[in-house]
Amino acid sequence: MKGIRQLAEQLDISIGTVSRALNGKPDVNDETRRRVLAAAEELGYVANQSGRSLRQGETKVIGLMIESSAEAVENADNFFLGVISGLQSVFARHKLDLIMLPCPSDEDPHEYLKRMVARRIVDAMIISNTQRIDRRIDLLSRAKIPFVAVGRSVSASNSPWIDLDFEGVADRAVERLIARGHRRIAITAPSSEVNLGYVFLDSYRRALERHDIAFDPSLVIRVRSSEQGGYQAAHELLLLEERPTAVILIYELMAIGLYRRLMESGVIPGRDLAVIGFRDAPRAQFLQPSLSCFRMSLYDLGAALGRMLLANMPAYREVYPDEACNIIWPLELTPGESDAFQVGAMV
Amino acid sequence: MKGIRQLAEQLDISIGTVSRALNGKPDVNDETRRRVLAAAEELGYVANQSGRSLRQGETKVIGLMIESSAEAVENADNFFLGVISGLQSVFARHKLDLIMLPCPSDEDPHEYLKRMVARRIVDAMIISNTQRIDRRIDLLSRAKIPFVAVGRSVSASNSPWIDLDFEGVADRAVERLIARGHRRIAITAPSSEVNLGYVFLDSYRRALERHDIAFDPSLVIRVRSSEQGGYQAAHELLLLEERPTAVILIYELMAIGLYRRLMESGVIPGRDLAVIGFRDAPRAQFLQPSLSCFRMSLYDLGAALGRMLLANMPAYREVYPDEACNIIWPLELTPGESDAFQVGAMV
DNA sequence: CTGAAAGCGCTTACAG
DNA sequence: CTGAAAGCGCTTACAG
Repeated sequence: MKGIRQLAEQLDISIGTVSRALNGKPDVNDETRRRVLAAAEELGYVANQSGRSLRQGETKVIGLMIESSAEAVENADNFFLGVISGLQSVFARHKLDLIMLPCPSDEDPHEYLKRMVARRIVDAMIISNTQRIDRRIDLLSRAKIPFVAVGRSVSASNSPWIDLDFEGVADRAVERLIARGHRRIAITAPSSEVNLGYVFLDSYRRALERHDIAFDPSLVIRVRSSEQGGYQAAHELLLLEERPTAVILIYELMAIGLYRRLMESGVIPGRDLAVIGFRDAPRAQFLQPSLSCFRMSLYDLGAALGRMLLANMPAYREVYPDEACNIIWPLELTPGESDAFQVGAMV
Repeated sequence: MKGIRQLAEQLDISIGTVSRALNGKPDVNDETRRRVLAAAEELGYVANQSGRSLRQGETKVIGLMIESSAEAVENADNFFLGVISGLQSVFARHKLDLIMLPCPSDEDPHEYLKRMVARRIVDAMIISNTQRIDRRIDLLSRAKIPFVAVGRSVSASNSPWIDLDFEGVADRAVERLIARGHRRIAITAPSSEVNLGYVFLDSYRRALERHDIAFDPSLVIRVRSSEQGGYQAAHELLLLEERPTAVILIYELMAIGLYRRLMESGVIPGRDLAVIGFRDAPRAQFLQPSLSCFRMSLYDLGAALGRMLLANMPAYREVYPDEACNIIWPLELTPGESDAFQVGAMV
C-alpha cells in the first residue's frame, strides 16, 4: 500500500472522496464511507503525515522536551514516565500523538529547541527543567508555538505553566518541625540554577521568620538533586558544628542516599534527626523508618498539563475554555516515622 | 520568517539556489552560498520538515519506541536514558534526530507501531522490550522499515538485534557459585513473556547440568522485574523448605528489594546467602555489603545500536559496511562482597 | 553556476 | 454526494 492514490484507484473513486471519507467529513455517502474505511483497514492504509502536515500546516504531534544529561541518566526517576500517561489520556481524545524529544547532552537546549521548532515537527511543546531565566520561553513565545512549561520561570511573564507547590511543601515542613520543637532546621537546595530552588528557599526563609528564627546560611546545603546528592547532604550535615535537629529535602530520591549516610554514622532518622522528604517515589517507599513526605498524582499532573496546553492551541481552545493559565500543583503530606519525635521531650 | 520563498525573495535569488546552498550541494557559487547561509542564520530559517520529507521520501528522524506501562513507571531506570546518548552520538554525524515514541499503556504496542510507521513520522525504528513472539518484527520487516531490536526474539529470523549476554551472565554466575561450593542455587525469572527470561533460564540449566546438579523447578522464582519483585523474590526464597545458599538475579533493581527483605529477616547477603546481581545500576551502587554484579556501558551499547541501524538503512549502508547483524553484548563481572564466602568453609 | 518547473501525498474550497 | 484542481514547502532533474 502506497498512498491515497492507490487506494482511490482500487475503489475506483476520486482521492478527494477517499480523503473526506477517512477524515469523517459529513458530506460522504454512508455506503461509500463504509467501503473506503474497509479498504483502508484491509490494506493498512494510513495517511502519510508529511502530506497532511504540509497541506494543513499542522502535524498533530505534541513534543515533550527532555534532557538526557549525565545527571539525568544517573538519576532517572519515574517523573516523566508518570506524567506521560496523563498527557496521553488527554491527547488521545483529539488524536494527537505525544513524542519525546531528548536534547543531546552536548547540544545547547535552546539551540536544540530552536531547530525542532523551525523544522515544524510538532505543533506544540511541553518543556521542563525550567531555569530561572529560560530563553526557551522567549523563543517559543516569539515563534508563536503553543507551549506549557513544567516549572515557573522569571522569563514566563504571561505564558502557561504548572509547578509543584514548593512553597507549600517548604512551609508545611517548617511549620510541622517547629511545632515539634525544632529550631535548627536544615534544608537542601539544588546546586543548579533551576528555578524551584529559589522558590523553595524563599518559602523556607519566610516560614522561619514568622517564628522569629534567624536564617542561618550554613543550614542551606547545596547538592545535586539525586540519590548521591542526598548522601552528600547527610555527610555535610554531620560535619556541621552545631548539628541541626531536622532536615527538609527538595528532591524525592535524596532521602535514599541521606538515610544511607546517616545509618553509616549511627544516626537514626526519626530518632536523632527529623527528616521530611519531598515527593514520595516508588523506590523510597521501603525506607525504614518510613519517610514523612508529600504525595501527588503524576497522572493527574500530566492530564492537567495536557488540558492547559490544548487551551492554548487555537484549534482546541474552545474545548477547554476554563483552563487556568498557571497552576501551583498541591501536594499532600503523608506522615511517616522519620520526623515522629519531639525535640527536648527526652528529659 | 516563513518559508524558503521568503528567504529567496529577500536575497533576490531563486528558491532552487537557496535550497542547494543550504544543503551543501557543490554547484553553488561560494559568494552566493555565503549570502544564503548568512541570511538563513539571521532570519532563523530552517527548512520545514514536512516539505522536505514529502519531496525526499524520508524524514531524517529515527524513532525509539518505549512503553509507558504502569510497571515501567514504578520501575523507571536509567537504561534508555543511557542508551540514548550513545545513539545520538552516531546519529548526530548524519544529522539524524532521535525521537522517543512512548506507546500509551492502553494501546496495543503492535497497533501503535503500525500507526506510527504508516504515518511515516520516522525513517527507521529501534524497538525494545522484545517478546518471545513479537509481531512488531514481522510488521517492520514487511513494511520494509529499517529497524533494530534491543533483545532477541524467535520472530527475528534475519533481522538485526543486539541483546545482552544473558547466557554469559547466567553461566558465569553459576560457575562462580559452584566453585565456591554452592549446590542449591536459586534464580529469578521474569513473570512476563519477555524473551530474555527463556535465554537466562536455559543457560542456568545447562550450567547446572555440566556439574551434574539436578534442576529443581522450585528454585526458579518468577517475579516482576522491579525492586518490588526483588523483595518478593527474597520473601519466597525464605519460605523454601530447603533454603538455597545462593541466588542469581535477572534484573538490576531486584537487588535493592531483595537486600531489604533479607535484612528484615536477619539474613545477611554475603554471609548467609550468596547474591549475584545483574547489571550494576547507579542506585544499587551503595548496597551494603557491596553487590557482585555485571557491568556494561550503556553509551557503547547505544552507539552500537545506532551503527547497526544505519548499516541497515540504504542511505547509510556504505558508511557502515562491517557492522554485524546480531550482537550478544558482553558484560563484565564486578566482584563484590555479596557472594564472597565458601559454602561449608565454616567448620 | 542559476532559474523555471515538476512533483512528493495529502486536504479542501469550488463546481456540478 | 462526488470529482477535478490547487497548493502546502520543499528538492532536484533539466535547460541554459
